Amino acid sequence: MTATSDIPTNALMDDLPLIAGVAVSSAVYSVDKPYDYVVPADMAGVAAVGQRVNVPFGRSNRTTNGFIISLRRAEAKSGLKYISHVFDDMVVLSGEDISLSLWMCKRYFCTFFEAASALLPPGMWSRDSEVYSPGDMTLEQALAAGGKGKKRLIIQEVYSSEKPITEGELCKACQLVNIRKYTNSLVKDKVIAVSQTFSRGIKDKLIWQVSLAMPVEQARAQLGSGVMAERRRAVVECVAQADTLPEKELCYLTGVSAAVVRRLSDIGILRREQAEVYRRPKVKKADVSAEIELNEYQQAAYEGIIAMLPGGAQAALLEGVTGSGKTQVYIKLITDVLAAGKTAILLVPEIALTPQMVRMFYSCFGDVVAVVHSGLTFSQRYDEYKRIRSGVAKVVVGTRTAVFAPISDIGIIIIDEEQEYSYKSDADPRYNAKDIAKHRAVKHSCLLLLGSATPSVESYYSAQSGKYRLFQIPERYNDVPLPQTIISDMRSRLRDGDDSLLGAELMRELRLNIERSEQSILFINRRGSSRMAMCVDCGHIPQCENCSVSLTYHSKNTRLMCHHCGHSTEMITTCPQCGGPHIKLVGAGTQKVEEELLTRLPGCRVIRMDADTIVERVSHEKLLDSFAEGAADILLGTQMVAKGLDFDNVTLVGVLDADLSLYVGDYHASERTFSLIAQVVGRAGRRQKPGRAIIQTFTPQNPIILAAARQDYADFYRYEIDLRRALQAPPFCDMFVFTLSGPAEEETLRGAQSLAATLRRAFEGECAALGVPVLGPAPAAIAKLNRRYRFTVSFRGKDSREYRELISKMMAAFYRSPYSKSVSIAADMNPFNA
DNA sequence: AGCACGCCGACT
DNA sequence: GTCGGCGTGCTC
Repeated sequence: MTATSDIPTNALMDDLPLIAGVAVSSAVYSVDKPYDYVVPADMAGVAAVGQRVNVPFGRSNRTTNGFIISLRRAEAKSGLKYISHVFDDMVVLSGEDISLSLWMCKRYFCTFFEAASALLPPGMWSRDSEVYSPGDMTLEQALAAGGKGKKRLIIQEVYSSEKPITEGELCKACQLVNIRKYTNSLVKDKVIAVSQTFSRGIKDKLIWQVSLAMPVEQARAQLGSGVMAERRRAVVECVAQADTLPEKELCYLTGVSAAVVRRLSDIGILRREQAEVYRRPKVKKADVSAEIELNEYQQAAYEGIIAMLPGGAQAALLEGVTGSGKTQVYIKLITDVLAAGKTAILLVPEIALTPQMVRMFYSCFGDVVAVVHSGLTFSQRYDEYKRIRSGVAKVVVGTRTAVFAPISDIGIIIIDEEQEYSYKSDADPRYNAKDIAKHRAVKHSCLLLLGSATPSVESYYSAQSGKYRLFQIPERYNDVPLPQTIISDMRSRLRDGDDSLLGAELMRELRLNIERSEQSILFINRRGSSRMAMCVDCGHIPQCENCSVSLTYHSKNTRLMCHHCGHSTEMITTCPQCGGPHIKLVGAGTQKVEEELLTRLPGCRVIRMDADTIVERVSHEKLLDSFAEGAADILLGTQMVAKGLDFDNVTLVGVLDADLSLYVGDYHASERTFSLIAQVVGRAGRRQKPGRAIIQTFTPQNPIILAAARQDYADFYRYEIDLRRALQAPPFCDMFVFTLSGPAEEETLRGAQSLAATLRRAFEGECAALGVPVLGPAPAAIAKLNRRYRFTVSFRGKDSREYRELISKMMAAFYRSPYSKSVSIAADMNPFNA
């Protein structure tokens, strides 16, 4: 797809119709190209490149969402359809957005519409509904023209309705689910007429602002006397004092009703005006906004990075152990960038964007900061978008979608904890915010700063090879020493048949901490934290009927649930396989650990945090607050206890199952394990008191775990980079993966085989220069998902245009093949769970 | 992906 | 003879 903006200024051509190239949402990958539409004369004023539109598409002329990506005056070829609606608001693709979307199409093998939609706030599209009205004839004529069966019913309903009838009403009235096939032909025969109503999914929020319409003396003079006049006087004085204030507030302050204000406005004393307000989440004001003081290492890093700012598009990696104060460096940098009249984007991982963090940014930057994350409502998200686009907000802090912030003049893009996998989108298009940030940094010719305690191997490799400048903060903030670490070998317990989850070392230290009234954090790997129901007699574990995974027990609703598709069933009491009555819950879930803690340390107070207890963000914050206040001895949880938290009284950290995430068979496993353990260990003893960390493992000799225990990134990197080289994994090579899925296993497999064969042929023939082994088809990591069987076909190659074009070609060819009827295909590069 | 057009079996 | 089955190919 290409975009052009080409509006001839030649006056002679003005009588030619305006033709728009539209990228539509119904286009699938293989037919994704701009479709030409005529812009109706009455829309010519608002239609612009980047605008969202509705157009009729396909034989049925279903109204489809789209973006105008080109505009020109030209002879209208016959058969062109007309744009039916232009969404006239701020949610528009800029020139940068369009070129970014085009790039994303190539990079992520998606359609333009999919790419562009990822850049915009969600929930903005709406076509209210189809509305039917009678045609230019009488009911008798209409019935004569097309009145048989279902159509007769429809004609009667449409002609008897007082006002135009909506599609939904018509369906109900005729007791039909789909009336389209009847109405389409009736519309074609002009028996009934159809039109659409459009509105935006999310509306602007407007309030009434009140101000004086005349000098205050004059206003006072017009008030007269009496009881009413006294009230009016209060209103006038209040407005005079405030200059301009919202009507609601005025009523609140003076105790009058809105009618009084409206009356004063009617007689010309006050002026009421509509003003737009931005909906923003309420944030408690932080009490601290002290001047940031950097230590010598932070200062050195800061100075080095700031010196790079004028240098155009460059990248830097800031490596600093947990607690070394990278955030302070970011804030200093952003402050400087703002002072230079530029803007900044700071990306943080999903779980790190805690309310504390949000509060801190509000107190540092006030109203020029916009915070974008998944906890916002659609309207809040939309309003933050508008605040950014209009230039009110100059610093954008947020999770991966914030990388698309419609901000101009970017001075710096910072990605904190850049190794985090939450930067990669888990929905199509599967973009990686890091790639997008790189792309935007080049376009804006600005600095990209990656920060991490445990950089990704790819980034560190780039730093080592000189592509990125490397900055290091070797010490922890305020010189807090690293915790003393004990590796606790759990193998003996396994041999002894002891199935307890807490080893002797950990128990000893926990007791010690409780005696000293110091707090502890226990971390459990999410991979192993699910509890499953198992039949003791035959070993049967209930599986999801839609997906190839075991069902997980949830105590909240006492049901067995699938974490992939949401399917749930009642907890079983007898085994569905052997009929045995002995069902046991297995798996080292946080609940099981909690039970063990309560029995083995009677009286200890535990706060448990996992996906099970955390439904809303609010409760998350509450739990952490109460832990900080000392309401519990032990904080037990998954991922979310691992990062971003900072408690003064925590002196012991335990990792219950350090190795569980090591053997998941994707090349990120070691990196993830190292990062997790290193960060958890870093939680211990951040202030005056020295900390201890206990790492329980079945593989105490594992170099990854040993390096993590010492928080020795360099050692980890040396080990891992050799492995990556040997495995031909990133950064040396990229993995391209096709995922095919379909409702029938056989058919899906055959589709995958056919794709693999085509690919092998291409590597032997016209693409011999790229020739690499094709792997698969193999069952995907989750072989069945949502009742669809999944297979992968993959190959390794260094990311390049040639490979990407080949993949595009393969996808297009697959869409043309008969398999595409029941099997769908997607492609991804370096996926996280291949 | 939808959806209409098109060419073959069981029914008023 | 018609209603409707789902194969095939297009979407400005």
